Amino acid sequence: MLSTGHYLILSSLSRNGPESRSELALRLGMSKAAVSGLVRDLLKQDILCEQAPVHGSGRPSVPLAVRAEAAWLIGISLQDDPAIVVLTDLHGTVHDRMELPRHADLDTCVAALCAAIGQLREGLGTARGDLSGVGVALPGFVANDRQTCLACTALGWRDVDIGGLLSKRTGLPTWIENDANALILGEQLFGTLRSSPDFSVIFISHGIGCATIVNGRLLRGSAGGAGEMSHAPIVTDMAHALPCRCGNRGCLETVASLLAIGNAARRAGLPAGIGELARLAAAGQPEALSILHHAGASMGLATAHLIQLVDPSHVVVMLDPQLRDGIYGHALQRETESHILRRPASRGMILFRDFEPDSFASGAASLAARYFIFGPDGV
Amino acid sequence: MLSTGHYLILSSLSRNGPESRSELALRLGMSKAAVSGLVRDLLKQDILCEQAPVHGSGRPSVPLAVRAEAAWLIGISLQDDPAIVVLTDLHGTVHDRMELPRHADLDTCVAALCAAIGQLREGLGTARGDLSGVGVALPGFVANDRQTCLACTALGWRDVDIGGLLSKRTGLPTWIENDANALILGEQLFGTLRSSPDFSVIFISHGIGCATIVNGRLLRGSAGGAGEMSHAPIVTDMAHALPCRCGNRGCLETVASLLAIGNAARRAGLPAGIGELARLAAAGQPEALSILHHAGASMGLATAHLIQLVDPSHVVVMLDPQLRDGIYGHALQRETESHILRRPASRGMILFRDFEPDSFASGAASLAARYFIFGPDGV
DNA sequence: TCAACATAGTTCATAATATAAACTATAGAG
DNA sequence: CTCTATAGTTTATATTATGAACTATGTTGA
Repeated sequence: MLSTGHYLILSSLSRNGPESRSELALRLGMSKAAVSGLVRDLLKQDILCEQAPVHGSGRPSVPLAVRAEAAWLIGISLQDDPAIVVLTDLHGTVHDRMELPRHADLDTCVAALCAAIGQLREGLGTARGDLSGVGVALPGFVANDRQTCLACTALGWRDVDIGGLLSKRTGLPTWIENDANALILGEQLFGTLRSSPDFSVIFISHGIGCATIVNGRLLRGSAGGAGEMSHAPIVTDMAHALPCRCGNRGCLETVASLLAIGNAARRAGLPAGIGELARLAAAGQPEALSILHHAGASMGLATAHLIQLVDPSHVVVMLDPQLRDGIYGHALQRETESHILRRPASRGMILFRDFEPDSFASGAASLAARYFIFGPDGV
Repeated sequence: MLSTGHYLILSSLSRNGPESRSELALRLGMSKAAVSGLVRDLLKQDILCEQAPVHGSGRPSVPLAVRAEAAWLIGISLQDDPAIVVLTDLHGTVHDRMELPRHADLDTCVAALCAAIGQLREGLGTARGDLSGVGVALPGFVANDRQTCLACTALGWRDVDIGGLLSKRTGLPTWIENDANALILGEQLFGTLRSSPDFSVIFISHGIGCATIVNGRLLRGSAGGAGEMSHAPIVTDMAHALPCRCGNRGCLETVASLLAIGNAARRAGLPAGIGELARLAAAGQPEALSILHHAGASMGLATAHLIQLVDPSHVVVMLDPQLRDGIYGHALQRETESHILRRPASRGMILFRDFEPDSFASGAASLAARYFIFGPDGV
């Protein structure tokens, strides 16, 4: 059984990378004796490993690292169809994966997922130990217990206890999370921004998702509704504001999402495919340029609001490369930068990143990894 | 000397109001024995007091409360001229106050403040104990150490170590904070929203200030720039966007601040005073109505962005009653509610509150009170 | 080559802090 | 007036961190 002290060591090594016992003691404000004892336990349990000594003056220090193979996690993304199930290690590396149809019927869905988990579990074999937990990312609202999906329009779910069902059938602890939240929590645990306590992630696909880490913790809001950028009021000129499925008009997602861009293209008599539209814009087609510019600039305006209110160190924007490299990405960046207070580090604040196909699934796996690294009371 | 356990008790009682030892043990997840011992220490040191027993079935429980007179704090507001210095107790009640001219010259300013503190200290007498600390609220950026003012345009300060100067001359621990931050931290410690972990405060005077509590902690952002709502890009129609002192155009404060309203009135040939303008609007004067409606609606739009991104449980809006009760307040509320996703609790989410003259000063005093209640490692 | 030095990490006696379980205190209910 | 329910205390004990002395293992420079 691990204590709070053990989890402190694991958290620090995960966040700040390999460090020696002495460095850990300094960073955590603990005595060398305490760190030494805790590390001994973790080494004995094969959770940590020692790396090659670092030579300086005096006795060389031995960096300690969390062993990637100390735990195996399942991550499930229901963000899109097909659903994706991945097997990752504690560093977030995907070792195996499966795709399966995303069933809206709950029982069918759970059965299919459990079958996939069973298959990945067999592939893992017994020599490397058993699975430690399951995480699920889905596009919708999740209750505070991280077990129940309160609402998911894409799947037609309301108050669905998918966490309870999965954990009962697999015997594994299971966590459910909103897709954008899973994405940023994965980024925080596995990604390059993991030492930053304040950053945001935005993804632009059919819809728009956004999540933010503040003071090192996920910003959920009082009712779990934080980060609802896609319904930010961007088009204020009511003559041009389109109605949104939320009931309001002029929401960001009515102009900047892929769905909205496709709709605008169709209205203009252009092909609705993003690829073709991007090519037309690159070739100078005025209508295509106008649609994509308006979409990107709107996205940039919303991003500027985010930056002004929350002041993240970075905003990771996940976006189709065709849009990123064209006028959409250009307008997004330009509009953002022209509407925020000049800060020393404002250049390079926006980090474009490709849509890796397993981003959501490995983010979901990170939910289970967190439990292993931060402990039951952990973040 | 108080330990972490003692501060846990104090924090809980401060946040959740008086509770018995048993209730504390339950809430904090500690044993009754531990709470009993910690409470004994705090009673012996006259930091806590026992209230009248509450009878149920079984032995009556004895609610414990933080003694207001356990510490005396100084709060200084440099938010406006004149500067305000208050003497408060641990509950935030103002027991004495002074006003003095706000000197821009640092040495003069520090000397005047120290003289005022000395006078309030004498008035306190020796029987009630000495002062515990000083807090300062000012309109500007403050370094992370809460000692140095990095920039304050109103006073013309840059990299001014006012915290160090004050603490050296008074011998008291001193904390500096941005005015909006001091306001919300005071609200969190002393106010009615103190049990809410997610809320925002906006104040509208010459400028516009905004601060947010998230996960129970102040949202500072990566560079201390969080809550800069006043430079949110609200007027996107560049034909009508006014230039802002920040260098951009169309910032919120170019339309919604009292200064901006006065300017707009002057351009329209109307009196620039808020009171007269509000009266004209109430009487139906079209230009006055238009100016105030536009200002309030812009404020509401920015508030909607805040709510969509951060999802606070409440937004406290501090505003001149003349504006609050007129079309400005109406437009603000209407525009906010029409641009946020319908949430069960969205009605009553905006709480208007009067501009108490000592709000900023007692918020500043709360900075020092926090140290007493949360301890050196506290929030 | 070897003593001097510097830093990393361990050992062990001790201090601080929490816990569990039994105990006392103080009421209302029947 | 006893029974019962709940609040709070006592005490022996377990857990966890600490400080200081100690060992380990290298570099440095004469």
